[in-house]
Amino acid sequence: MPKRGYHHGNLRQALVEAALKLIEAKGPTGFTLSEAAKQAGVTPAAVYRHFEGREDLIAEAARQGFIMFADLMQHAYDKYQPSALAAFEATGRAYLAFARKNPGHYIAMFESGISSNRSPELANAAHRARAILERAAEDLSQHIPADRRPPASMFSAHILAMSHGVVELYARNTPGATSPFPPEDLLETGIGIYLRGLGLIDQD
Amino acid sequence: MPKRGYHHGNLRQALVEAALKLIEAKGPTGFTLSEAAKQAGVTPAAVYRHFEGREDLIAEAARQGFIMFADLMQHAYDKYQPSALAAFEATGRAYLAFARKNPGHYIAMFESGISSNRSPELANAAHRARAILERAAEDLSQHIPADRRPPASMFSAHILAMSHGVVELYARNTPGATSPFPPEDLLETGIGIYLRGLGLIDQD
DNA sequence: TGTACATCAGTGAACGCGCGTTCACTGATGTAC
DNA sequence: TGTACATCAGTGAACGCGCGTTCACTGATGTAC
Repeated sequence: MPKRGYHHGNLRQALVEAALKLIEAKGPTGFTLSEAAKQAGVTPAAVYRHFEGREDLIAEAARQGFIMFADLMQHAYDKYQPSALAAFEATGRAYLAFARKNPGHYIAMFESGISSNRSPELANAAHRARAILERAAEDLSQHIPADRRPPASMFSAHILAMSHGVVELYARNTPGATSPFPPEDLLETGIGIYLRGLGLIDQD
Repeated sequence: MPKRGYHHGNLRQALVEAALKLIEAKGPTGFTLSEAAKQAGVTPAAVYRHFEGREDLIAEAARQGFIMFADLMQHAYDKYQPSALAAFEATGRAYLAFARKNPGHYIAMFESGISSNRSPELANAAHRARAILERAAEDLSQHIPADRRPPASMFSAHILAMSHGVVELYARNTPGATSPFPPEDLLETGIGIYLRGLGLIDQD
């Protein structure tokens, strides 16, 4: 950790990491640019050498999050090929795993209120992540009996909604809101029942 | 609207309503006590005649939300009795309808970060709302073939997660995030597929 | 190897702002007689 | 019906605070010769 000297060396990334910790600890609105600077051992003004301002810093945290997220899901998807079902389920698990392992990123991405159209880089990263889930849904969709096959995008929207709901309601350490079941189990069983409803799984 | 004179008449409720509008417009963190006071035509200090402070005002908004929410779901539940299935589906629709009609309340309830254990009144209201959903799930659960019957609380958690996910991801007018389908349809079909997976619906 | 100099990442002081909260006060309301 | 008075909802000034942002600056780094 070579933080000595007048020049920081890698202030930009240090600020992103400080921001992530603060966002995780205090929520997207509790985060302040000044405190992130302080935690990086630097004057608030120094931030402006690397970012346009507060929002820009959050957007960069979100961008990095989308990239990690997409990589993770891509990896899960690839690993379970050529089984469309196994690959699909793996991306679902990857979703939750990401949210739990990187709450700061997750919040910056989905709860900070910054638009993913804010910059082309952010939009690209977000789009890539979404595309992987949709691809997995599309693959799996081919296995659904044609008479009950919903559009793949609807299908993936359902899964996304349930995943996000589980994260928000049951995988946050919100005091007072105790989870009745481990979030992983909840999501796994929920997706399982849903897939059975589509005729993709026969029995229990 | 008798807002004339030195005494306001019903400042307490006027403040709650101003807060709801601000929360809806600016998010839970963008809301400020001072601005709510201003919109109610009153000095910030006047707020302290009716609330302990900023948080207390948000908590009251959430409390009123939970009561409305519970009433709405109760009504939906009762209306479709004695069909457990119809009653259950109606409560799901009521969930989304509430979120769309009362975004300020919804945000205060689920996104403001205030604990529902903050006060007994708030906890009661929140509990009542939750209980209705669980009751509907329990009823319906009796109709599930025993060999594939999950605990009713898991069942209701799944539905809650999907509902919340749909609200957060597709029923907010977040710029840039266009919904592929109307949220109502998305939730209706999602719950339908899920229920089919449980053996509660036979065909399409 | 040593010196001069351009670059530029960070400083630190300052700004104006709106926030939540407190306080002594004032004046409208409503009740007792 | 009229007057005296208690109540208490609202005022307005003040507070200390941390915020995001700007600016002229400084001093470390690294390159040219």
